[in-house]
Amino acid sequence: MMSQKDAFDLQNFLPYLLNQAAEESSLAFQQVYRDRYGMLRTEWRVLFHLGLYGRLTAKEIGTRSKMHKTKISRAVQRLEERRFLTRAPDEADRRQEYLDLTVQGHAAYRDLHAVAHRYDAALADTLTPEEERILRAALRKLARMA
Amino acid sequence: MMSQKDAFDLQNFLPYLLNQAAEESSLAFQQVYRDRYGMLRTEWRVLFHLGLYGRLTAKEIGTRSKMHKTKISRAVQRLEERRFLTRAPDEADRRQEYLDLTVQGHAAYRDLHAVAHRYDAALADTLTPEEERILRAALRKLARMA
DNA sequence: TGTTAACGGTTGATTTTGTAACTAACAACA
DNA sequence: TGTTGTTAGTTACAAAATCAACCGTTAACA
Repeated sequence: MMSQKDAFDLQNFLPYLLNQAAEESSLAFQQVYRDRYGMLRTEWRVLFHLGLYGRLTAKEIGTRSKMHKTKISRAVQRLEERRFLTRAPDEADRRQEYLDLTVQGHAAYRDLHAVAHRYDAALADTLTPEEERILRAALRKLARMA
Repeated sequence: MMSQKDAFDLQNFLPYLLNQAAEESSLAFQQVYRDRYGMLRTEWRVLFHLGLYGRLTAKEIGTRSKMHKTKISRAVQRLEERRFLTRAPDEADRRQEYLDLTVQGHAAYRDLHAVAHRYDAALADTLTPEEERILRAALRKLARMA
């Protein structure tokens, strides 16, 4: 017989807990970029990187976001089609191209950035300041595990 | 101009942080159930629920795990094909059927349960006891937000 | 009872992701 | 220069997730 205190169930499994929290907390925000701009998560992320750091190549977005290059390639394609960004060939190295947000892209970025900021604050509000601080630190640690 | 202290980037966005931590922490364990038993995450979850709680209907697994019913239906199908579980019709209500692990299913469950337990401990070991306690509490809060 | 609504579960079509192979451009160096 | 290896990015195909419609059964209730 397994003793009660040794009981280990799914609800205590960190990867599962993390996943549940991640899914639940993404939902409301996902709604926003989907409904307002018809974006997928990958697209919102690419937009966010460009809005935050300015002109980048797909490669640079990849190293910063750890997204796979095919995801980025497809997100860029869709963002270009919908006129959220433009591509500028790099004359010095014609393998890569620079990505820039259009005016419309910037507007979407600013809007979503503000929503994200408020949403993050609302999430944090359900936690005590100590919980919030430690949660963020612990998540960073776990994310950097590889 | 945005002030530095107001800087809000993706790395500070809780849903993003949660997602990164969840993905990273799932990876190594995913390897195990994929390589040893050819299972998908949905299948491992169904297996885990049955191993932990015993006989359940698909519906019950759904309410406990919050997985969509089509995911469960397909996971059950594959687990049945591979002889990890059997279905027993409910004579009282013929819409539903009871799911039971086979001997082989139990063996896989026990094996994976042990691995998960050890893996969870290893993850927790990268955190201080206080961090661990607060992390788990905070994750549970966030997961219950809806 | 008969009719309608709800439920558990499955199926098929569509979308999205993952994997590998590919193209074009550049770098290294004999 | 020519050959070989790398790199940035795309494409094709397979695997998986999502969504809506569906089937057979049970519940509700006139």
